[in-house]
Amino acid sequence: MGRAPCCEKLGLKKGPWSDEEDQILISYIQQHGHPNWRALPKHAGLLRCGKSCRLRWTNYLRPDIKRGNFTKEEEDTIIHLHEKLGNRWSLIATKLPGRTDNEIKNVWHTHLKKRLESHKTTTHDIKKCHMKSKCGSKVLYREEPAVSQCLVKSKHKSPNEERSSVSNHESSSRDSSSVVEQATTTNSTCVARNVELDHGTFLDDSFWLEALSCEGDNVIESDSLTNVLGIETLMENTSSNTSCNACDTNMWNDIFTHIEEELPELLEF
DNA sequence: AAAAAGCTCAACCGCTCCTAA
DNA sequence: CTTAGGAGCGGTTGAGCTTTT
Repeated sequence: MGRAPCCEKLGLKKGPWSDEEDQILISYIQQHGHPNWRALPKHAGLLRCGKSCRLRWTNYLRPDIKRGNFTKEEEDTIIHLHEKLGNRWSLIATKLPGRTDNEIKNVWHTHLKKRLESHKTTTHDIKKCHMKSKCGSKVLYREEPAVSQCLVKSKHKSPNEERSSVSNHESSSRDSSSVVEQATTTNSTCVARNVELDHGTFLDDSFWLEALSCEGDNVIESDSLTNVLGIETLMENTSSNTSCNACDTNMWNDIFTHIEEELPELLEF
């Protein structure tokens, strides 16, 4: 079904907004509100499309917008919510008064994502170090490219499938895709990190990802997912001021105890 | 001091959802 | 039920700014 373009391109201005345009938009909305964005620019005398006006207002001109750097608390909130909700920026924005989805998205891509990635590298190194030091010459750590079928399926869902699954069970599908995003590299391979537990259970990242991303009978509640992701946080807290030498057994006991307590169903897998 | 590289963020684009006719 | 159009969302872009070499 073909659609008319959202606005007539001809004669409409694009690019950065001038102060004058801002003032026109602000005063118009203060007087009339914005019942119809499409008609607004015409009524207000702006050579912009309605979409552009809406974006300018919601992302920049709204009086309740909080400007300036994000606080640590806000960043933590974003990270936490992103773990739970995935890239649903507008939903995340509702939990951060005064912040816009666009702003949050930018912060995520410019700061938080990189921070998490570097943190992940750090924890990865720590795990590696721990496995070697704890088990002596026995090599428990193995690194190889691996793509789980389940991940591929999740990643390559059609937009329709993804949308509908989001609306049907708010957090399962999109959550899993966010996990995939965090756990895979940019060329769609993922690094499998295998960990042998004291009682012989063998876990690796592809296991976690399969368990967490597959839909259907074994859908895991988002809270459980957060618990799993909380492991990373625990590791971050534990490792933040430490070097490899400090990878002590207690930390790992805490982590695996946490897993066993919170997610027994996974260990039975 | 100048050029190159990296970073930030406002804005655009294309898509889907929702709803009224 | 179908269609059209408005609203909103998330991904992406690129100009401008900052930092590094």
